[in-house]
Amino acid sequence: MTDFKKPATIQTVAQTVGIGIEAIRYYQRIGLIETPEKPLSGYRVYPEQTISRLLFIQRAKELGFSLAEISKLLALGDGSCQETKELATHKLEIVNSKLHDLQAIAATLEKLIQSCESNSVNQTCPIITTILNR
Amino acid sequence: MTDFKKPATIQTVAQTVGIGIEAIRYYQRIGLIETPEKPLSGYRVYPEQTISRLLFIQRAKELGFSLAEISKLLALGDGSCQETKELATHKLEIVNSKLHDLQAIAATLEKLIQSCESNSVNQTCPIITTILNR
DNA sequence: TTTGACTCTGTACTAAGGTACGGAGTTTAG
DNA sequence: CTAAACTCCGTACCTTAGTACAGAGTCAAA
Repeated sequence: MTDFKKPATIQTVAQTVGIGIEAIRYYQRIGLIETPEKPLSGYRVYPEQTISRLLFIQRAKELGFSLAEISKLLALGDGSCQETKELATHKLEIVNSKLHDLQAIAATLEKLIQSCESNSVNQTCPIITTILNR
Repeated sequence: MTDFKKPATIQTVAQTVGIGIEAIRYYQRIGLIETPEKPLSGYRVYPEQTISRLLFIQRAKELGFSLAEISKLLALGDGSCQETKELATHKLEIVNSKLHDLQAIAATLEKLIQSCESNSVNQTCPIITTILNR
């Protein structure tokens, strides 16, 4: 059976994946995805593979991986489970560390806001003075 | 009593505060701190005030405020406790939201890593396939 | 056939928070 | 006095993840 699906041009791909055209071109520029051959005359046609790869990129981005890290993940591909696990573990450590920092920040902010609420009629804001004298 | 402390040049200030010289110049460029008058001949001398201000900036940065926000905080200075509190409250909301996201990411990463550990001898890494099929 | 929509290519620009550098002047220690 | 160290000033560059745009080519529908 011949395949009559209309060829996937860059905009089709962008819409399918839910990403901007310029983002796709950007990924091509940095070598994160391949650029399909351009026919002698006409537009480039993108294979299914590109769509899967872009979806993978989207999901990994949601997990907080940078494009550089995603590039490594994709290079590892299948096979090197150990290395992939190490990458994920390393990322988890970073995420946990950030979590820790943010919790401390949130606690401090809460205290500052409370100190501000407990004295409604004063001249100098306790938030400012607290930051100054910490 | 005459003050015989050696004049605070930019490097002294940088070292006292624990910041780079170029960072100080950058803050001057963006108007976050003032640039002291340059004597007809010689180097600029920085007043104590600049050091306190830079320390304030450092601390506020640790709390996750951007330089633009710190600029606002400093402009509010004392007096407008209400506005300062609003700024801090807004920041707390953002921090809490980030906390939430990071917690979700950490949980997912933990699951991925566990799935990898529970099958030690397999060809395709479950982390990759899981991200692919999510 | 012509118009409008789409694509391609290269380059420049964005935000934030700096860092780096070149050349000239200044200050200080030996 | 001289050499090293420091300062000043302007400008350019860096990172990340794209976005914007101009100009030229191409495709599809009316």
